[in-house]
Amino acid sequence: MDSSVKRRQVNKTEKLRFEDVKEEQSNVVSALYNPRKALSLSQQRALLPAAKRRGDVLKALEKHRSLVVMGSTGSGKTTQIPQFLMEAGWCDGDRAVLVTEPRRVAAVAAAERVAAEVGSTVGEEVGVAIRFDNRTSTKTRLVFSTEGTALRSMMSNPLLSRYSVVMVDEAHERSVTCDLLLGLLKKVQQRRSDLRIIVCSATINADEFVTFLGEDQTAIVNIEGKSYPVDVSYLKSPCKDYLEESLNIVVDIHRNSKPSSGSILIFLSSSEECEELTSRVTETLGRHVVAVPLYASLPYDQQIEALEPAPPNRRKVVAATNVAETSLSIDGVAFVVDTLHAKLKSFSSQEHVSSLSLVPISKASATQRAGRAGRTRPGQCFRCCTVSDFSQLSETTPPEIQRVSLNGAILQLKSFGVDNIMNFQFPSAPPVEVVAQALEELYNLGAIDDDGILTDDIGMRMAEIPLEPDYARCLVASEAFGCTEEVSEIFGMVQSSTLLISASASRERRLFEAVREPYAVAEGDLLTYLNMFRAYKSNGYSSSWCSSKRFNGKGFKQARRIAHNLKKYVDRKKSDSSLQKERLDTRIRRALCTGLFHKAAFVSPNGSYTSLLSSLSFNHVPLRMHPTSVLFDRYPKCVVYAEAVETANKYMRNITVVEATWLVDVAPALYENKRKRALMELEEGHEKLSGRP
DNA sequence: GAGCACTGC
Repeated sequence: MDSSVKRRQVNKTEKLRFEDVKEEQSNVVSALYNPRKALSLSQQRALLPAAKRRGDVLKALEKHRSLVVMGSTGSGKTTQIPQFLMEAGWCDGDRAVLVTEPRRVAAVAAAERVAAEVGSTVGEEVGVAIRFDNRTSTKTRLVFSTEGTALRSMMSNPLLSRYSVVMVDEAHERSVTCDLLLGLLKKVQQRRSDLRIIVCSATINADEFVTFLGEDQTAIVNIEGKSYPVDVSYLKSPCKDYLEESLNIVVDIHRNSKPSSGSILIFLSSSEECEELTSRVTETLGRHVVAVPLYASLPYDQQIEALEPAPPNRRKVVAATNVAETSLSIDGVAFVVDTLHAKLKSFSSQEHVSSLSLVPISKASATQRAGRAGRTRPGQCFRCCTVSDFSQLSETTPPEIQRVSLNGAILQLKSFGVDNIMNFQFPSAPPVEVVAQALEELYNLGAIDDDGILTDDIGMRMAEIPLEPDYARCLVASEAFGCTEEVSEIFGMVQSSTLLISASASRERRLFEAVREPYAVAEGDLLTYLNMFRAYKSNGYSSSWCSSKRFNGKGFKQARRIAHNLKKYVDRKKSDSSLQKERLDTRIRRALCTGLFHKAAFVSPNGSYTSLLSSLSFNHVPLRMHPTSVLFDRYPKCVVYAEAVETANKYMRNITVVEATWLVDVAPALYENKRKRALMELEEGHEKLSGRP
């Protein structure tokens, strides 16, 4: 055995068991590529671990208002529990059962599977309701939906009156939407004692849901899968470079076991690391292995390649990001190498700056990652840290609601009539200062009044629009300025922006700029997007035109669909004739100013930018134009930006040139008084700047 | 002159 293997201490005290998911599709891709034929559907159903718990689930719901189901994906709970409920009469009369999933593919896959099992097709007894794909009818009794669509459907049906049971699947992932949904469901249950709530969660998080739903009225059912053991080993001494260490481990595994013993999956934190490790593994082990990267922004055909089984007599090595932890599963993995790191989003509410930082993962995540080795056979997991370092990791990842901007979440709660946010029972309370900041910004946007109540003309409408509050405010403002069409198209493009340029071109900076250059305008990135969309439109929305310009047809198609959807929320006839004297591009930029004024910045003599809201604080950090902006190197005096990100510096992205006076027009309370002096100082600064070469 | 985990309405 290689010396570096001996260096590692194999710790057999920690044996994990994970379910066999052969019987169930946990994602669409494997469903498409591994159609199963051998067993009949009813035979397969009977073999699922969930079948053994049928009686327990139904009994629990007779006696309790809520149920927490423990067990990870693959036990059959997603597809079987809804059918148990239907068979037991929970869908009799006009009643129905709602099941929510965090991701679209999961909702569609579950609906298709269940429809097949009941001998029907999606849209009849079993339906799916996700954005841009609603296949439900009056006959539908089981509705599979994303969390986002379920929440939105509560806007028109706040008591969910049709549903006897709501099942929140994969609740341990704890998205903001999931937390809002759970909080609202608990409120609905206070009004509707007949409503049953089922929360499905990984074992480690089950307790917190029981506490949240009320211990005295919540039952617990554990659905264990058929499982294979996973041996977990740790390093004897800490490693300095986890990339280097993971390469060594891969080499050890490869040299000490046959290729047929299974594929190796390495968890890394970024696409860049995945690419690097892939090429280093190939360099080191040559033709004996097929090493491939796997991350979400990888082109579709390369993702499929990563998920396919290994060719005969060669070992497959997949270097993946978090996408392989929950969204995609790879068949035939027997070894997991975990670097125990990930990029996590954090947000500074004061500065509107979000950043992605490299952090150690939680024990819960590490358990989930290890489980990827034991899906179809006994597996091994190698963690790139010592046992004692591992014990220092936090138990679970903080829920998203404690890490992100809450403007959107609070706007939605207000639209559900939750006027006192501080009294709302969140599964996990968000930071008070982030809530306060969100309330202040919603007030400044005109979405809530002095009493914190949603305004009819602005706030109510913003809540209906499927965009972040800032963007939704721009869209509402576009009516008066007579540019609803243009602003809808701009935000369709912004939402799809990462998909717009073909993958090969977007990796090369010069090519990226060349592709966009013919459409670039001096008014900034958002108007450049509009210009691109118009060209697409005047060429008949043609995908071959997209490819001829090295644009990504899929991205433009999505932009078109979102733009089309957004237009339904605005009324182009509402334009204010007194505002129509100005040029169209000016009116568009004024509409954008109306929603984005919190994110305005003024140029400083040294060429950096100062955010107007932080300009009075002593420790403000200057902002820079992101090098991908069409305005890079052009130093316009005053801009608004759609987003700020922090990496090596703080950068503004998706920038629009505006006039400072427009800011005072749209947000007098904010800019006229207390910021006026700062504005003037900045103005003077600019006078000096304009003398520069 | 950058370097971006992942979802979703």
